[in-house]
Amino acid sequence: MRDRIKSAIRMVPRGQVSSYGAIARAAGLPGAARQVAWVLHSSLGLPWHRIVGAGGEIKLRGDSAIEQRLRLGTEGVTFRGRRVNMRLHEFRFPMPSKSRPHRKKNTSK
DNA sequence: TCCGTGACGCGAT
DNA sequence: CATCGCGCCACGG
Repeated sequence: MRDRIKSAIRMVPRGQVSSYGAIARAAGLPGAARQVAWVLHSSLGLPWHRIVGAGGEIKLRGDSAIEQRLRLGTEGVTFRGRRVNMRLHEFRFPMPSKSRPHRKKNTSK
């Protein structure tokens, strides 16, 4: 299970972020946001700074929070006050099955 | 085995 | 926007 969470985390590209809950869902474990945090805390070699709370809020405390903010800034992530500008940096995991015809499809032009 | 804890999330107040 | 409460889930004591 940790592997599923880890790989989901590893999918988040540089310059983009995702949330604990989104990672959990992408890993097929909806509702396991706390476990995502736990994995992040107990595993090394993961792009941990790219994972923030819902709404782009940094959930770390003290120096760790500063470091995350710094690392993200290094990757070009912008903030809106205390949180990440999700509008611009939230990573969208590819849909498991079909893509969603938003409103107009006609891919076969 | 029960209980408290926590890098969570979300609706209600 | 700040808080609170409750649901969630794996760990450690």
